[in-house]
Amino acid sequence: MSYMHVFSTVDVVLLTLIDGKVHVALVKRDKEPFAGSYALPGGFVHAETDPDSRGAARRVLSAKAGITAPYLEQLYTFSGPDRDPRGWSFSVTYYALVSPDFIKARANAAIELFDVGALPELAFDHNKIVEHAMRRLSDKSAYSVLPCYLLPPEFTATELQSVYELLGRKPSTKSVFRRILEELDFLEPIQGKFQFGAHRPAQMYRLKEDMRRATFDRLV
Amino acid sequence: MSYMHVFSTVDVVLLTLIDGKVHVALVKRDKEPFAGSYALPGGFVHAETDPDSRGAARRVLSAKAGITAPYLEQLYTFSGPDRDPRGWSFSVTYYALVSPDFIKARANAAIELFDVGALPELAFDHNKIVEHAMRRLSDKSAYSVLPCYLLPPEFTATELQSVYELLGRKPSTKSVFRRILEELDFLEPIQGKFQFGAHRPAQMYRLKEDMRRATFDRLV
DNA sequence: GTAATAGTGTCTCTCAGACAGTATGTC
DNA sequence: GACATACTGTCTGAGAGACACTATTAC
Repeated sequence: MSYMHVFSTVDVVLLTLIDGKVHVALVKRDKEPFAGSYALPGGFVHAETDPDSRGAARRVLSAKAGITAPYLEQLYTFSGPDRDPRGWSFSVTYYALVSPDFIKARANAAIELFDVGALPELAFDHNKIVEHAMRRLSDKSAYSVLPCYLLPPEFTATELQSVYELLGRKPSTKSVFRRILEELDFLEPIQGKFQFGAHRPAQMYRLKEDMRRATFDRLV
Repeated sequence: MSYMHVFSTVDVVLLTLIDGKVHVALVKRDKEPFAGSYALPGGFVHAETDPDSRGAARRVLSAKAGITAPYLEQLYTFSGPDRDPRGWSFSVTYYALVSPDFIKARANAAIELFDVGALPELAFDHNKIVEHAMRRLSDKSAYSVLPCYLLPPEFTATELQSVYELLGRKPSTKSVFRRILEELDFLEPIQGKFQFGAHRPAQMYRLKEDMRRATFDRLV
């Protein structure tokens, strides 16, 4: 049966925001193929234990990055005879968004963070997968709350606005952006919590619990 | 190796428009599992010949429905131990959009068309897959030229408008819809070709060649 | 005090949608 | 002629964006 020659893996594009730039978590491979190269955290599906490919992605994230319960969404399935030298393969890919705090606190030594704007040559077709994830993230940011997940759980309106603009939405003025936030009503102010600095204190917000996967007709 | 227990298939949701309703192409299964039930056209990946899962989807469409070169896009990958009684499986799914003319002219006896609004219980998790495809089609119709593919290659502005409205976009007046068409400029009038009836003749249009996959910020 | 950013109020101009009117075929 | 639908022009109200103003901290 031809399908015996086909094998299936799961790979995860784990993204976060560091110094105003999107970073991706990579693992240095210690085995062939591509030993010594960086690759996305991934692995074979475990038929005995994984409930589905999403479960496999969660397992991989937990094992290689110590991260549980991030925003996690299926990205695309890559396939073909040439993407892995071991033979005809599938990679079901996911992308995950996490707060930088979270990744710094929990990540073990297995992963390293790279600026997506300056990636080295990765193993397999993983550069293509990261590009695909960035495109999806940008597209979806225009009409969803996704950018919130790249920030710490509590953030100011201005911080959120810069993430939206970083992800390709055209800049708007403060008051326009705040009016949108008000109307779409997916944030809640954290009573009495402010960010201080050499200026008027900034109200901190968090994503409302029931808005964790909200999308809108249009946001920015 | 655990991945030997996992097998991979490709399934295609082939959609078209008949009598103003979206229809899906199904195949009656003659083998177990689910012998006698209707299922999406699909099959195992052929590692020897398929260049990737898209190629496998094209092969399946050509073999089971006699259809080549439709609009074809990857939908989602379904997976798990229970969706197929033979074991832990992946299904990489695609959706295809074709003109009803095309399907009537080319389709062989292997497929039958069903109104997606009144489907029987399908084999495997195929009902869920069709629902997923319909959701994607509706979502993407709001900002793309997708509805054009459900119509014959040449159509009137009013016909196109009804497809957009069928797919969930709020109805707008004729002049608003035409203004949008004018601005987005993805149709070209077919010189001298009109649809006649008990009324003023209607200009027929076709999708511009370079707009075959166009998306916009917002359409309807 | 100054500097710096947070946050708010208002004005205007564009454009989406409503509506009404004209065009051109069949019968 | 009637009728049906194609197609076009104009008006108006809502809302996006520009801009100016006030607020509150650090130093």
